[in-house]
Amino acid sequence: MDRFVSTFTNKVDAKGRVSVPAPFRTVLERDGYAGGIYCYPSLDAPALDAGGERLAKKIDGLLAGLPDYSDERDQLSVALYGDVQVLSIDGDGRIVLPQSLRAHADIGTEITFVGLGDKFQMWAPERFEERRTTARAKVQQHRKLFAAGSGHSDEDGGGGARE
Amino acid sequence: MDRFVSTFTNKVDAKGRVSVPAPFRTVLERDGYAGGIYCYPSLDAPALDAGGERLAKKIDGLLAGLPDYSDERDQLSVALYGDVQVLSIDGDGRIVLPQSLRAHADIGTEITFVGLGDKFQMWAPERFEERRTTARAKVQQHRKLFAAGSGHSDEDGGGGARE
DNA sequence: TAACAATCCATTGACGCCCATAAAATTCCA
DNA sequence: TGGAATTTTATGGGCGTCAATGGATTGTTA
Repeated sequence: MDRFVSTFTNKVDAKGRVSVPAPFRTVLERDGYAGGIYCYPSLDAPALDAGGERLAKKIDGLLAGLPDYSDERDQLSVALYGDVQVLSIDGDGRIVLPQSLRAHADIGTEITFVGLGDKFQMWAPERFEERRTTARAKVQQHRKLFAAGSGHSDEDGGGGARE
Repeated sequence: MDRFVSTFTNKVDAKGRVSVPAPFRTVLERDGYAGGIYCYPSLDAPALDAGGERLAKKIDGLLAGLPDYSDERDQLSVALYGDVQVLSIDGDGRIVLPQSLRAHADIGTEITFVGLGDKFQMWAPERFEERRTTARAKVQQHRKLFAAGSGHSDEDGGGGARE
């Protein structure tokens, strides 16, 4: 298992700490965990994107093609590196989300962790529910395209959540 | 973690001192910190560029490509080296920005440090907010281009929908 | 000796680290 | 197979350390 899957909802305590779901921590360790997870506001959703080294390398890759000292590169770097926060995971598997990130995702006392394969997202549970609803509708629309191959079609998205 | 990431905003005290964010100092040390950081006005922004040895080597690399005694090299040398200042970091992790540099970036009582990977920039917080906005817009524009390369596209933003 | 710069010291607030508890899941054994 | 024992997780709280910041002190130079 080397990908982030499933959704989990955990509580934010008085000090702003949240437990990263254990399965996600496992993935992070295999991913070459180097002192922290990379986290940044999602560009087009009230959510946070996060991941380990693999995600960091991906960001590097995006910039790799651009020439040094170009205005172009500097600008993209601001958004790609400047918006990133490195969150350290404490001994109990918890992180603390800075105020700025929490604001972007409208996060209060609970956080929903959503596995997306290479990375995962963090949502305010209410926001995620809205999104999940519309996402399902989209899946329905496109189902024919997927349908052909595997007889196994468990797409309900509720999978594995311990709730 | 061996690159500059995140943004931090610190205060400039009455004597012009600013704390370099601790994570940046860590990167500088790994980078082969030799008594000071290299700092110069950004070529195309009201900001300051700064970094350690790696940055210095990169500048060297740019010039290495050009023929000696060429006009082009001379001009570029002046542009790249001419305005460089070596700023020493005191025992408490602080630097003092010379007036000339501060003027270029319009820096007052607060400075925003922005990690750009190999180097970092220093901005007046207000100016930086503008830049950040446009930078995000630029990333939006380029997202489709990025998505092409790696099979698993980043930033789907589609909430729970897994591909 | 005045002005400036570099070093040192002190305070405060945030963060990392440790421990305790409770619930859930897993293992083990009859 | 059922249930008890053990291990993992999630969550809450206390405490020490470090970073950021402000101020004092020493040293240097004109």
